Amino acid sequence: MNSSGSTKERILGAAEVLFAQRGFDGASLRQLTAAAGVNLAAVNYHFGSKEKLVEEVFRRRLDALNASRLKALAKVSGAAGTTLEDVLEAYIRPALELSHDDNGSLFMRVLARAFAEHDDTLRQFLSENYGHVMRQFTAEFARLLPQLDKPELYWRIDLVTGALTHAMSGFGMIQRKSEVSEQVHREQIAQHLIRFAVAGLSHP
Amino acid sequence: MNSSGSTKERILGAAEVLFAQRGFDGASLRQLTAAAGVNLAAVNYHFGSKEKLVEEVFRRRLDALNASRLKALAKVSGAAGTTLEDVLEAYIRPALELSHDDNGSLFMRVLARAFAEHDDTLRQFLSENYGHVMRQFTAEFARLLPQLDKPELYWRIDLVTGALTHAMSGFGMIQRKSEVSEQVHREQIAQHLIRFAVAGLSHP
DNA sequence: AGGAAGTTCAAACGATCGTTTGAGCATACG
DNA sequence: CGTATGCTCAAACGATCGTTTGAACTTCCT
Repeated sequence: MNSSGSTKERILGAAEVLFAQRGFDGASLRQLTAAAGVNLAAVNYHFGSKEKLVEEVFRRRLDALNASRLKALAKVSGAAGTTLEDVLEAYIRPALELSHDDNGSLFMRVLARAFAEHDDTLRQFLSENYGHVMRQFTAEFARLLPQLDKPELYWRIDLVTGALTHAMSGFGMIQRKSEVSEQVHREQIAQHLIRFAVAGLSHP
Repeated sequence: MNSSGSTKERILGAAEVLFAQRGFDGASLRQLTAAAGVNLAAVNYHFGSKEKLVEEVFRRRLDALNASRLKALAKVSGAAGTTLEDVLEAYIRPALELSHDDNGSLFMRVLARAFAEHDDTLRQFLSENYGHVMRQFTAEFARLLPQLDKPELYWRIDLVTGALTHAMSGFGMIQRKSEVSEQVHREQIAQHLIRFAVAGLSHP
């Protein structure tokens, strides 16, 4: 299980896998360091504590994910011809691409777990560091759905993001039929999610 | 925190609260028995183990919830004039009523947690004991949405149930405006969820 | 009243947890 | 060459976990 990468990277990789499988409490530092092929004390040496390691696991993936989402959103935001589909693509596609990397699909499970756990510390960390992304998407949704008042819009966004988070956390388990390529498969999933989200956001 | 009810009931009540707040691993039997006002050994005496206690927490609420759902479904199932709204009401309303009982809203959080945790033991327990409910609802959805092939239908049901579970797990936190009654408030939420679910299931 | 069955209690069990320690190893710089 | 500096290691720390034990206490039946 060891093999490649620096000690920090091997710890982060193993942490992602074990956090997804057994949760933050359920995965012990002894299982984690054994899987990573590093010494037990390495976690506290490199990260300071288990909690800091959890935050670093989030930071590593979410920095890339949110940068990708915001970049895609910037391309369509505010323009005249922009559709709901465009904005939802900017939200969904980066997560889908992440899900098809090495352990990226496992990270979506970790994210869904953090969503379901109403742990205040973790929620505050996520809100402080990445809340601005959701705020930008919400602003764009508001522009494209002017017929909805704010409470109604927030309701729908909450329901849609809940459904998408849940769906993406299961991507590791979906097995595509062997006759369709990886790319086609991903495209089909994206279309499912986008059409569903459009319906949920824009129904009369 | 003790006061009323038998020892078993006090343990189940405290377990529901603490499992929702800190998760199954995070809530210790010592916190739990202290909150219930019973002796530490009482859990193992009455339930056999912590894991059996977890199952009993689910069983107590899900037995009632699913019975209520199936009863409501039976009233509209198979009939000629039945609409998607009718079936979704049968699914959503019992959970909503549960959410407005004493600790019922906390149980929906526990359920959402179990959903997000991909723990095999717990998933198998839920599937074996309550899978038939989901199967009956799926059959009725299939009857009302004949234009959808099976994979498409399963996709949409999965997305809708994910959104509903997520939404219902947050009911404890929604504060209704003081000028609307409890009943009106519940009705508004039900309408939100049903309209959203109809859109997600039946979009072209 | 007296014994049987059911329940509660304080105390302890071994296991495992996150964290800390201090010695040992490596690499690089003067 | 010597000595810093950064990192790894085995070992131990105290705390907390789920579970077990055996005695004490209740409740109820004959």
